[in-house]
Amino acid sequence: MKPATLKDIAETLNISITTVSKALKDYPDVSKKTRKLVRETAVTLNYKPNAFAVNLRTKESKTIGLIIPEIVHHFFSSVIKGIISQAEKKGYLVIILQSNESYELEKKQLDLLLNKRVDGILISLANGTSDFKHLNDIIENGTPLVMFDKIAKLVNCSKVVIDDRKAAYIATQHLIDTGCKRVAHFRGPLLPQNSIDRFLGYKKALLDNGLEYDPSLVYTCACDDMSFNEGKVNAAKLLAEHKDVDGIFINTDMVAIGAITEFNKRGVKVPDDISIVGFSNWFMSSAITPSLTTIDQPGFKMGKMAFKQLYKELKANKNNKVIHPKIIELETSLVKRNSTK
Amino acid sequence: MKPATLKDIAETLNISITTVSKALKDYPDVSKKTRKLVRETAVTLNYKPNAFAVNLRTKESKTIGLIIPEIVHHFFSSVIKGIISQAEKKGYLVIILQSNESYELEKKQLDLLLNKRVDGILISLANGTSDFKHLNDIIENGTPLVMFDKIAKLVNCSKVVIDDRKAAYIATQHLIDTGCKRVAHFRGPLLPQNSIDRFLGYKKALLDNGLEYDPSLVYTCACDDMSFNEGKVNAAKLLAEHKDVDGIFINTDMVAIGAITEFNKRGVKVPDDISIVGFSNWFMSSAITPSLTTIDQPGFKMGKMAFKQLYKELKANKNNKVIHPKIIELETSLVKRNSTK
DNA sequence: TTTTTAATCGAAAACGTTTTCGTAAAATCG
DNA sequence: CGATTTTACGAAAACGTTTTCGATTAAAAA
Repeated sequence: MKPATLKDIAETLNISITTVSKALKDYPDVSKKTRKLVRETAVTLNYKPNAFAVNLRTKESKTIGLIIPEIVHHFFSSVIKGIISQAEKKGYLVIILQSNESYELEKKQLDLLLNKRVDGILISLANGTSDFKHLNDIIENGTPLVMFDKIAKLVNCSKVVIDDRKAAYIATQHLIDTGCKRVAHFRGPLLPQNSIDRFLGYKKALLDNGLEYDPSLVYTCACDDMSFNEGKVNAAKLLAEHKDVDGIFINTDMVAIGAITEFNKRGVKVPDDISIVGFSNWFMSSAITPSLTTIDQPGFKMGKMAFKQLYKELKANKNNKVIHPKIIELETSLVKRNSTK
Repeated sequence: MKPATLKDIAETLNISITTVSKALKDYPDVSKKTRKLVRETAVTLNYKPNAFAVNLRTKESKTIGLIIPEIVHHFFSSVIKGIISQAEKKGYLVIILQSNESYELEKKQLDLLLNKRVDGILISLANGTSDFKHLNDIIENGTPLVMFDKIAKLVNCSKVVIDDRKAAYIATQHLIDTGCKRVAHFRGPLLPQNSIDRFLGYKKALLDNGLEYDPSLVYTCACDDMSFNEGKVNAAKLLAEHKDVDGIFINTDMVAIGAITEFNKRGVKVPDDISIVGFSNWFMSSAITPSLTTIDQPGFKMGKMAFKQLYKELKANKNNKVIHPKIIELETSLVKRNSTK
């Protein structure tokens, strides 16, 4: 009960393997009659081309690799969905690996993908990644690479991002516009570019509006699976340390929702006592009370665009063309809800 | 700058390809001296075995396929994480495809995976799937298949599940034990086995406790990405249609949280006026006010177990042993919080 | 010394496909 | 009708690995 091969078809029809192969690919130099015959016996024998052989011959597997820091995360799973949906349209399959925010693991996973000889790689960096040799190696190796969301500016490859600094600026500006005089920030981890940029946007908005930048108003959180709790803890801390804060720009929605929960519990009115703006527009943001004003971060679209760019580079690579890295910046928008005035 | 092959190593050392291959695999019939030599030149030439050739030769790709109804879903992404983590330990990679709850898509994705000749397949069924020919075909084809969570009882393959009926029974019993006299149920879609089982568990608990089963107390929802809203809508409907209901067992946490939100908004006290038990123990359940009593559904573990079982079958398959389908039932537990008395 | 055994190595086939190049027969043309 | 083109097909090499089965040599035993 072995799967049928070209040879099997050839033997039943008493023609050569070559002709069978050509017939199935509609080569013009095989007669319509035999083409039809071959196609028919192909279905009766339930022939499916042996992907392994095709891969070996064509040197491509129509498979790409995807490395993300964490799968169980609304934003990233949206990105994954975007990538898969687009990949499918172009006949590509996606192997997913996760780095668990670890640099070491990220290196290892990258190596796994290279060993598997995927046609291209999509990656969003781990928070712990500060050395980029493993990424530059890939580019030198010639495997197309596209980074998204958590990128490294120093690596010379295509990137799909949002303008975190600008978005954070807009978020902070909104707080100021709605009357906040003393705005705090719950920032993300120190390394990843996007949490740095969001912090910088926050800071710039303050200064541009003639407000003082006070480092003690910046609280750092890991933004991992304890995000919700970090929001509660930081909210409590803030309440104890700075009675005068009337607005917070928070790195992610989940932390923001944790903070709102804590404020609700303590009788601190949002937005009357403290206004809050989150980041990412997680679907729970519209569910919580008060609903959360936030920056919409288009995960699904980011995934789609990342694959689209990779696809271009896959084709360029195949035709031995040089790849010109491209930075694709996606639009974000401020979604005004009830956690700001 | 082509990647190095066995031939390259052989030529630099002036030995045969055969010996190189054997040396790298530590065959005893190649001297320690040459083994060392080969290994050394392998690293200097940066040799990596060509996966395509290995696949063709060994007829396996160390890759499995995974089909799930929806990636952007906390439970499923937990399962994915469990699968990937376990697969990695055994040197397997995972290709992920999603069916979007569509039977047609599910068939298509299955076909894609077969064409890719993955070593095995893990699947959780789409809600729309009621015909199982495509699944039985795979089993006949000889590709190991393991189903999890949303399974088809009629397909003769291994399954990893929870006892939905029992869990629902326990949830409903808890409502009754805490004083509820008239218990409603927000159920899931009509087709999938687990939403049927949860409904049956609910019904049985009622009858076992001498309570009347009233079909008009059962509300159906799609449990898709509008779950939260469905919870709100059904809660409002219930309030209008049945003033006397004092407890609800709800198919999923997200719907339950929507319901709680609606009740909070309307001044209906949970649990004083209405008690609620959810299902899945989504992390937001402990965040919402009041926190949600729910059934803990071990997604990560389910993923791990599903892969472990598949792995056994992959090995059995390789050794031409017969596969004995196994049903693995994972424990669930009732997590008591503040939405019940 | 001859025979046996162990230690090393290699030739070659196989996995199933794709593609180049060549050839024979049939069709077209002058 | 001969020359040329077109049509239809196939032989064979190549992709890079794994593995079987001999072959060769050196060491050990007789």
